[in-house]
Amino acid sequence: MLTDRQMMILRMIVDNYVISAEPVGSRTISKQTDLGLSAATIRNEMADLEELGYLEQPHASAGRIPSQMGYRFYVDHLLMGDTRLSGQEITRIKSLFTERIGEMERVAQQTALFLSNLTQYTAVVLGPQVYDTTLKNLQLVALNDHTAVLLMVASSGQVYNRTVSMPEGVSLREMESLVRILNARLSGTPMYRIRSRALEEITHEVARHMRDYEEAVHLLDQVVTWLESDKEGKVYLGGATNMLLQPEFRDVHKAQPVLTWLERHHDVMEALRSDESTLQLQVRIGGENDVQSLHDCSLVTATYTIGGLPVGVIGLIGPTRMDYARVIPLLGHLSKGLSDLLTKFYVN
Amino acid sequence: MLTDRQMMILRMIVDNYVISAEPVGSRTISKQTDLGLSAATIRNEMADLEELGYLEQPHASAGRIPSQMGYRFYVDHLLMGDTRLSGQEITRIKSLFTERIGEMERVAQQTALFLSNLTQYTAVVLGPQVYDTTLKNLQLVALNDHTAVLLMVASSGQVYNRTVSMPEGVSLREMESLVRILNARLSGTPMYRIRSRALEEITHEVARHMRDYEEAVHLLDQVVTWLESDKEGKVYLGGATNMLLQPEFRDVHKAQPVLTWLERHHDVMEALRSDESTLQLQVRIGGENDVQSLHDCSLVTATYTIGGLPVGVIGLIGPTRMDYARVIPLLGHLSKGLSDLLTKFYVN
DNA sequence: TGTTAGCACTCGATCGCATCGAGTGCTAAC
DNA sequence: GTTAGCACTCGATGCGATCGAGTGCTAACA
Repeated sequence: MLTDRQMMILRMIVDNYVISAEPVGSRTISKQTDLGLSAATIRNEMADLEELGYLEQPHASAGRIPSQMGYRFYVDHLLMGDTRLSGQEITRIKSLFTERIGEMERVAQQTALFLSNLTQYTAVVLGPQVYDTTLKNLQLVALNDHTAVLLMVASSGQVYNRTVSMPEGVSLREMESLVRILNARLSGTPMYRIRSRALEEITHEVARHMRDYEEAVHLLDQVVTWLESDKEGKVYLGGATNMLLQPEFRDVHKAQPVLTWLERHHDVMEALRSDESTLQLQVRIGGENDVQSLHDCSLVTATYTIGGLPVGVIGLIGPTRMDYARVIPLLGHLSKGLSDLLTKFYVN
Repeated sequence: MLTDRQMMILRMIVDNYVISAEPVGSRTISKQTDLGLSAATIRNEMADLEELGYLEQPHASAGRIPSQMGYRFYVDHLLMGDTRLSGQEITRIKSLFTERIGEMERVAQQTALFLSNLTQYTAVVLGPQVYDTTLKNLQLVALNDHTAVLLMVASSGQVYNRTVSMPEGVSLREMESLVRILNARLSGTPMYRIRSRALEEITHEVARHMRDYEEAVHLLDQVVTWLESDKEGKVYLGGATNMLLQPEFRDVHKAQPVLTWLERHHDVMEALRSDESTLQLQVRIGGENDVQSLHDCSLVTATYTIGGLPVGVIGLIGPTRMDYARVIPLLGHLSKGLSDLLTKFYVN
């Protein structure tokens, strides 16, 4: 176990390194501390901390930097109740969510921008994806003789749309009655059960309204498949290029993998979804990330909820040398605000 | 005016530099040409071309690179009918647009990815924005007692949605009749005329169906404002990080402004919209770009159309040392394919 | 036993300097 | 008009000297 003094030194080293991005020397700590310890004493402690695995030395004559384990200890034990957000910042966060909700799309995007602007890191927001959502309504709007738009509204308020071209031999009227039947029979059905219910209960009824049985079944199948298909939430990025501001990514070859990974929204989603748990806040430091490209990064995520159910994730990606003391409470407040807003709207 | 030989040399220099990204020397050209000219002769011609402004010398003892003017001449006069796409590539482009259209969103995104993968540059796609589009249909789907989703389908097939919270004192039924009236009176109206027509013709009728006149007018105003509000097309990027692959952007400080600019979708849109003209293809080389951040880049854009009307833009951004000979016909084919697909769907 | 001053040592960063070589411009000859 | 020859330029590369921040170790001190 670490002594109080060691903890204090570790903490100071992290705090310093987070700001300066340069190895921290014993003299620096000695001057900042008010315990009146000399650099030599600090040096001894630092050597011990290194031996214990909390610190590293880039090269023999340099200062120390925190190891992954050092950051982990810092986050887990040295940050208790240490909120470095100014009161001003907290009110600013709150005010972000007072306005109308409008389009969820916009809320997510703005949250990402807000986060990245405030932190100089890269923000990631996973749009809400409600698992126990039900089908609310289906609409067909004809554009012309052979094309129509199929609209689907989920109970969570999400809207999905798809342009369909009418199959040969199916009239608009037939299509409309198909949709009417689906609406009557399926609204209220959980999304994941749509397919089975549709095939069990409705095939025959649909077929009755259409001349071509084969075509009817085929069409129904297509529509239903789409309805149930994975409507994976979207990924919203903010400040991806902030990555380039960080000294550790000044070299293009360091930055490239991360930025490229960020471009593959599907992978990003997968990585973040896995953190979407009842655990409100997750911190993954360096190698703790499963994703290879993030081994030099830290990922801090918070889950937001609707009516207590986790539906999405907001997060920040930066170098392992991240300002955890600011980032963690920031994400906490923000996810709280977002959850409250969404709950107010969509629960009742 | 340039002699044939000068043109040929200029052309070879551009072709070489595009590939190697290194200044081209006289010996290189001399060996590649089959006219049997010595390096010295080439050198004389190169000196002339430089004096005329078509070439530049990074420093005294280096080879030549094309100037902005050189690229311009190359694009305008040396590229006639020079299609360097393989037959395979052309069929691949065509096959990209044979499938169902599904969601326009996806088509745009995939086009961007396809373009960036094929070229190693950054692709930009401006989602379709139809100016003379009309209102097709309006739908209100209630989610619960105080929240509903308002859907709008435009004649171009685009779908816009917005979550609205019911104002105090307005019942769902009132809201529904408002939407019914709007549908009856406004469908078929050009988007830009919605506001004036609504205010002129409908206010009274709406008020008749609602208890609170003030509230009715206010609500109508809100909805109508949203309907007419600028539904600006979205921007889809592909391969933004490809920028970092280019030697000229190996230095983070060179790449950062461009990537940051690309993140501001609104600015990107503005820049590309201005190229959306009857002119099918636009090439903006280096300083020809109005945007300061693109002064070291070239932007090649092609307009795509629906039924002959320009509605969107696809483009590629790369270093001025861009492979115009490939990029230009590529964008040509792609915009053609996209136009055909969209026209087939949405015109009738 | 913990703390500290002193000191030799390490090692990256920076600078100057020599070298190398691709490529040029110029001149004179063909 | 073309070309061979040649001196010259200038970035790139490599090497060694120097500098300095920071260390580890030792010995003295409280």
